[in-house]
Amino acid sequence: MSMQDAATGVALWRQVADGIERGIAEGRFAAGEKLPGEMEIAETYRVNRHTVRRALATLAERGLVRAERGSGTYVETQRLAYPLRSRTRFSEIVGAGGHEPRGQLIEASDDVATRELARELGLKTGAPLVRIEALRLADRTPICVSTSWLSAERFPDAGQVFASVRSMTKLVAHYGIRDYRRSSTRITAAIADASDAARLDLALGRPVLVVDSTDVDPDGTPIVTKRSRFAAERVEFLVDNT
Amino acid sequence: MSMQDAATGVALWRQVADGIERGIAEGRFAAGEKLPGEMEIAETYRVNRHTVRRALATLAERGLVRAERGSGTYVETQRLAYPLRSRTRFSEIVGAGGHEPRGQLIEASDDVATRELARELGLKTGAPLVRIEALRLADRTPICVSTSWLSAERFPDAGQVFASVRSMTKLVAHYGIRDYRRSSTRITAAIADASDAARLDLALGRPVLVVDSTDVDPDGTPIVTKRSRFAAERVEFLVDNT
DNA sequence: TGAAGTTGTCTATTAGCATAGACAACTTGA
DNA sequence: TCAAGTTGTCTATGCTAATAGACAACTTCA
Repeated sequence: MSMQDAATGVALWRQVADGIERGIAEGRFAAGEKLPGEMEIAETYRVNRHTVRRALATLAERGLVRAERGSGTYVETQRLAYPLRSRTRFSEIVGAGGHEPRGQLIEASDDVATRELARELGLKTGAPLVRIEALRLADRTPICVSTSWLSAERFPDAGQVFASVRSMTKLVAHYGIRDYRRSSTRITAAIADASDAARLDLALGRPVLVVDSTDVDPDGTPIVTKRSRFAAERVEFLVDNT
Repeated sequence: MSMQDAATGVALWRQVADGIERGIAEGRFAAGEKLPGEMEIAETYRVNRHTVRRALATLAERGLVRAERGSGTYVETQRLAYPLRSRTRFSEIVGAGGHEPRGQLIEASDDVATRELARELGLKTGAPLVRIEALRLADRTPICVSTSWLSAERFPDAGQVFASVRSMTKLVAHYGIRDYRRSSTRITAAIADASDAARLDLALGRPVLVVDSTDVDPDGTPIVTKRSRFAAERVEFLVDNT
């Protein structure tokens, strides 16, 4: 039933958008993969770059692709399944999903324990802490920003260590802790503030999942307490109570 | 695979044209019948009359409808243009007309050559043959029934092969023949017999064009000889003498 | 650090889409 | 013959699609 030229009466941008969508659906462009550059797409469809941009804009609006300035346009991965268990390791979860986990230090600074932080960490109010602000990514996609607090006495120079190892697991291993587990997890949601939105490459007004968690060593001694903000549109938590 | 709104990026006249074409294809507007007036169509699609006119113009250009000033616009009963050349391929002719060629096996059986069949195929009288009865369609419209005879020695199991490939071109390709041409074509007409009328979905007493033809390979060796019965009201043969 | 390559944004122009109204030309049926 | 209804043609206007070029902003990699 599909008619004449199949071209006349159908806007070019629409033809391009449909073509790319078909490419994604048929797996020619895999999830998370980078699409050809706008110029290259324009050449293959023999069309102006602006027309390609319009096609990509409609796909982006529907969440099929995501453009990253200076880098490229990527096929949007489905939400990262993020199981919440007592043994929760960002790198393992992301790796299990077939993605490459990355971490980068945003900022490390000294801090002092508020009453709540002190209670979580089993310290006294006002105790010296190291505060680590980090961004975690799956491949090139930012997943979450987390603010972690550790005892400055037990983990001196934790900031510098994290900057080099880029992983909380490796950081605590550096201090001789080979295993730890999640002792508490609280989840809520909020709108990303300006700096988190920028780190996570989120549009203004987009929601984040806020996770407060504390990890303890096998003895039950608190190691680190965190507040993580996950880009809600990129992850879904799986709670399995076993 | 058809995407978003299904409206954005598709011109209104195109949507109207497609809608009317679907109406014709599904039989809501029968062949020869009068379409609603341009004003009425404009109202049902909530569109300007000029937009309807454009839609009708494209349909008229393709021969699906015909406008008569002062009277109305009518669904054209269009005959499939069927050029008769030395290179005659049903699938190519139908495809070139913007239709989807189809074929289906009615029956395959063993036969022996009459004197005439033997002469056409360059065999001896009584030589073993394969007889293939097939129906050929454009889109869903039956076009012709053809009875083909091939040498059983040269093309063993031709019937089973045809049943799977559904194309004479592909059948002979299966036996290593990559090209062939029409060596002789004779045309006459008759009234469809009961079984042909049923296959072709023709009313009783309707005429068929009877075409006797023989195809030969590049060496001039006969491959297949056929008697085809075309629904006369659906095709017109074009003889181009160049 | 710098060059190359990427996406984002701006201005400008041309062509096509869609609407609106009016009237001519023609057919049909009362 | 006339009125109603049909398609054909003209003018006009506003909006969208598509092209083109230039440059900014940013990322990546050597």
